[in-house]
Amino acid sequence: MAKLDFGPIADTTRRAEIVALLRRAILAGQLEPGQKLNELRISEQMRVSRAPLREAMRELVQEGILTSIPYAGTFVIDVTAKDIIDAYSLNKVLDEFAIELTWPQRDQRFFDELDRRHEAVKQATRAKDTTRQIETALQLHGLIYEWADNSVLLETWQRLTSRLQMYFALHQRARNEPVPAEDVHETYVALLKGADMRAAQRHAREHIDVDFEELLAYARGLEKRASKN
Amino acid sequence: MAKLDFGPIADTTRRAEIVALLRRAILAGQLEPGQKLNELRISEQMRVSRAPLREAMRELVQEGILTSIPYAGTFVIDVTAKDIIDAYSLNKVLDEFAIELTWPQRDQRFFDELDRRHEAVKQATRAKDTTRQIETALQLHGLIYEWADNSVLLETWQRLTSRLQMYFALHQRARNEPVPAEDVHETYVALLKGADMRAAQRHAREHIDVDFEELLAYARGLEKRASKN
DNA sequence: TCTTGTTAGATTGTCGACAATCTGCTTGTC
DNA sequence: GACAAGCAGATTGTCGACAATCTAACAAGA
Repeated sequence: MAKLDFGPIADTTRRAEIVALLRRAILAGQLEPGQKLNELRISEQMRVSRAPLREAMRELVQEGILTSIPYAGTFVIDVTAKDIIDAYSLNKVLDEFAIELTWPQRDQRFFDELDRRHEAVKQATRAKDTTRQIETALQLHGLIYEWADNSVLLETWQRLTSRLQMYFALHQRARNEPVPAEDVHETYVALLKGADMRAAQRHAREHIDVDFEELLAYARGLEKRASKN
Repeated sequence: MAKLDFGPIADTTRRAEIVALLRRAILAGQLEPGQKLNELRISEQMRVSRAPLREAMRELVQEGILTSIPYAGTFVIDVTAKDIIDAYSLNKVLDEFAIELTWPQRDQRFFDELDRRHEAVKQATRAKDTTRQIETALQLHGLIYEWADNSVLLETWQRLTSRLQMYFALHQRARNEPVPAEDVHETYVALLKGADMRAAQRHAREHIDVDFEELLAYARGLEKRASKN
């Protein structure tokens, strides 16, 4: 018999689909930060009752991309410059840790998967699909977390990633211009394949800082605009 | 006019109270790991309908202390030795980071609060209130996270703490003996008041390791027992 | 004009009932 | 006896309606 490892079967509850739908919309930046989610309107649009919708929203609140005020409503989180700084500085620390854990576990499968994800980023870049580009870049980045074999770390990173993805999407959408054309991950991938762990950790720190500055400038812009009200 | 800063008003939804009630029960170890939560039974006990109960459960699932399988049920998470190892190794990294961020921000208010929480631990120890002892010890430990002024880090730690609290509670309940009588936090508090940041970070690492070994032994016991089935 | 009370409309929170799904048992067949 | 089919019973998922609360507009009074 051929050895197949079947993945888990698809979630067939409405709730799970609503979660996925809402998350995608938020992370793609289709909903403005601070925007209120009207339960009745959304449930009618999705042709679902409010019960599973509300449960889905509860999940996303705990996931950190929605926020809820009793009897007032549920809102997309606001993005402040401080949030971005906080997320990034934590991300640096986690990156170093993830690389440390992953390092001794690298094998051929790791390198293959690294190339595969790198290729996906390049393809999205060529296709000028910005949303997909952000998504694939984060997936490339996430490999070290999946390989680190620490479930709590992975979970933490996934929560962090949700926000980073949202920040990037908003940023991209705001400046409304094609993405950085060429491949900024070449060095990162090469270092992960190499022999110098410290160098890889250092690069992860610095590479992050590049995008970070842009993103931060965007967030400051947002805050300035908000403070005018 | 006297300057008062009013805190946020109490959550008055049933959902919020249910969340608090369930969380307390789980973290205190009153519900066994792996135990199923029957919605109908619990909702009748609490005199609420299933809707707010289910929403509350969704929150706790995302919080990481419950797990849900569609059409099968919602269960208290299982505790494996690996989970504890993972949580603790991440905790070490976060501790170092939190101390680093907090260090330049220490002031008199910080030291006062440190003493206050330390005192709370000692009081719970004297009263032999194990649940409260765990709770206060984690609150003492959490001060550096609250002071670090990084909302994402704080949130991450709170999630981690939920599990650690549960692990400790189970551990204490299992060995069923009075707690470590004397004050193991004296050095930690002293170092946080001192001038040597590295020393404080080092101690955080080592101090953790003490309790960790005990906890791990307990978890291994759990797994051995589970594998017999 | 400013404050305070009132009211109508909209929205969120909660409820009880029904539909979909799972589990374990029974039954029938070989 | 082994095994598959089918049938309750229990439990989770979803629905539509009602109750509680908030918001904003308006009126009354100082």
